[in-house]
Amino acid sequence: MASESATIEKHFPVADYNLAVTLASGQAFRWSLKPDGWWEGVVHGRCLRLRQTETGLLARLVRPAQDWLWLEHYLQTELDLQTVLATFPRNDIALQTAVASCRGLRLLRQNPWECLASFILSSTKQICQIEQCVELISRSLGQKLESFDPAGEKFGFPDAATVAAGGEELLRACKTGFRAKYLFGSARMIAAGEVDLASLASMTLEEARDQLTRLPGVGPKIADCVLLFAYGFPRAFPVDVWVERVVRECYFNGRPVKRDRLVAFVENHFGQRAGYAQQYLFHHRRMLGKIPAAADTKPAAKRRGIAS
DNA sequence: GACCAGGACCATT
DNA sequence: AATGGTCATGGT
Repeated sequence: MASESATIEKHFPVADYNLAVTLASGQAFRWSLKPDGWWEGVVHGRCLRLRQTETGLLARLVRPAQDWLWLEHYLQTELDLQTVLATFPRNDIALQTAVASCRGLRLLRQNPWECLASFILSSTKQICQIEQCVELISRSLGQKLESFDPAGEKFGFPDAATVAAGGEELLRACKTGFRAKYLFGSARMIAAGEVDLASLASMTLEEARDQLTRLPGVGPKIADCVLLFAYGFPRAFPVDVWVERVVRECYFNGRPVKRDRLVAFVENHFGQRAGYAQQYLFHHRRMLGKIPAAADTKPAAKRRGIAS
């Protein structure tokens, strides 16, 4: 740290990194694209701007910093994406199509508590609503940060003890609905040390899953989101409605599949980086769902008529 | 206005 | 063990 001088910007040289797709693929909920082309967000209690360059990513802070390792870790810029893609089954047309269509999509490495809290709020909500809840909770309980634009106030996400102290009603006022009691209960357990989030990093996937699912409002899906997006367990495989849909369509001939059977299949099929494969399938399928499939009016209403 | 959204939980079978 | 209903809230 001696020779490095503090700078307000830092460039991260990295290939195969699509910043826009990564920040908008439903894994993190505090990023927004500004009209000037910068992405603005909050990471580890700091306001941050990011933008794509020809050779990597450019980051800018409000104040100069010497240490940028925290951001390198968050962005996972040291990861060689090609080695990840090389683990995918090569003859899987559905997956390869998703990879080709979402080139440069990456997995971030987020703060465990913020990630957990965000996904406790995620159940049967759309991504834009999750973003709204996270923002409201940050404004209500979080610390005010130094921001780029004095007009645009930014707040850090409150820690578990602060959320617990804030109470369930405050969370409900943040439009969290029936999830308020879950987030409150989980915050209390974590603040009381009944579940130690830091200790999960050195556990096996199954052990860490068992710990997270002790928390109220945390089932297998949300647990795997946290294990994948915050801890980087490479085989964590969250199954939401979109993933269930794409796996059923592409690997089970469109027929309904029970969750246990689906999980057994993907663990065998996608290999050591199943979680990465999941993110490509999820984002690609979700993008298809948005677009009404280019003049798909009446005939051929079903792109795959396998239901019967 | 119906239907759906990065689910989990609890009460019935 | 395996379904079915329920829980808020906003977008399409």
